[in-house]
Amino acid sequence: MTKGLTRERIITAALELLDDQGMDALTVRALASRLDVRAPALYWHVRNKQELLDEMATEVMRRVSSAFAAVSPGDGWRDDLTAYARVLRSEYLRHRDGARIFSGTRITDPDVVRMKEPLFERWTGAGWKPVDADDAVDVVTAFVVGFVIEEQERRQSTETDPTRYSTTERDAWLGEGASLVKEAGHLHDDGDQRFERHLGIVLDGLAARPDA
Amino acid sequence: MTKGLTRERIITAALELLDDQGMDALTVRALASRLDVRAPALYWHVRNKQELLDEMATEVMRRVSSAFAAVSPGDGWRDDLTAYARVLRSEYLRHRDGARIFSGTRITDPDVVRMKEPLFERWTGAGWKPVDADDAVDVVTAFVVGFVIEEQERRQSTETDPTRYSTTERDAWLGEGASLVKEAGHLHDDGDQRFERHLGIVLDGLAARPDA
DNA sequence: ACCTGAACACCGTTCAAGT
DNA sequence: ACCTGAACACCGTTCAAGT
Repeated sequence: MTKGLTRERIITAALELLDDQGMDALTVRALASRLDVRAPALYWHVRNKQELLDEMATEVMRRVSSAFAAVSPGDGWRDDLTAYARVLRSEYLRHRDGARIFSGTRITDPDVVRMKEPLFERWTGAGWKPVDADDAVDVVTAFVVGFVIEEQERRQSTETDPTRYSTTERDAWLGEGASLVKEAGHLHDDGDQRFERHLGIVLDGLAARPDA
Repeated sequence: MTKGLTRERIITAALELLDDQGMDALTVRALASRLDVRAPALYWHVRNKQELLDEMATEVMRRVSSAFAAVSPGDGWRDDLTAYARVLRSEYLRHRDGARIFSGTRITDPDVVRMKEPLFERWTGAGWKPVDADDAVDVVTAFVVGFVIEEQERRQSTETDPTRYSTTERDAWLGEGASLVKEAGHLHDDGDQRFERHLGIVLDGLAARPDA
């Protein structure tokens, strides 16, 4: 029973392969070989490679969904959105190029979309209009997606070309002048601190709305 | 003279091909054929396909840079960032999957990065710290990237599968319950209005900082 | 200096054939 | 029902050879 292929086993293996080797190495043949079958076998379980990618994205969002459900509810919309943003970022970070690959893809599982319902209930209960609740989730999502895309590209570049983000190399590359851009570059931090600070800015924007 | 290939002609043609046919059809051979040469000819001007993609992204950002430079300076940081966000979105929207493809790529042209200098000058002149100026640009950039990725995916899905975002189909797909998610879906607007509203939220967050 | 023809290793996908 | 072997059209890239 545990020997046969299943959609789930394929998707899990595909995510592992992506993380190990990167997007370019995620070929149908390599995936099949990792699962000890020949390439055409996968086409019994999955229509084509695009469907596989859609399913991978859905799986990632399912994990966001359940990781978020496991967080104990906070004290209001700000806690809720902070938890959501952190979970979304950390699931994206789990996979190489996760944000770029898995954002803005069609979700094939209704449960993932229904995850918003309890949030909407609490926020409208606290006086938010439904449009505002919807906007809030989408603004935070957009921010996290953009933030992590940039974050992952930076990490990757640092690995493949360590000189790229060294401040002295960068200053030379920028040439004469642009002193404020250089100064900003020197101050530029990375990682969790920066994420929390930027997320705070976005949430402050939501807090500024009339019904917040 | 105008007959020979150049890097610029190649990159321009590549952007056109992307818009006409999409990312999957952007092959070295198809690009060569559009330029009336054979595929290996391109390798005299460009190291490989990745370099071509990097140059395409840089070209898009150059256009952002010069379109932004053409906007008459506003009355303060809020005007500046609004103009920047609009320009960035509209250049992404010009190209199929523009936001997903061209965000978070390594910029190969220092001039594009130096574009921030005049902005930083004005904002620090008005009392902002350099870190805050840097954060402001990056938060707005992240938001625009995430917003447009979602926006472009939605448009594309609407074209290929018009039932996908019809509210009645969506409600059926969501199943029982989830009434607030459905209601939010019905209210969900698209396009410029939505962008301006969400951008406003982000800018309000920046306005909430001590030195704003 | 710039381009072509031919070739290489590798893709995603199909399909008749096996069990 | 589920998987394989063989095949097809097509990929990015290299390189000797042409001008």
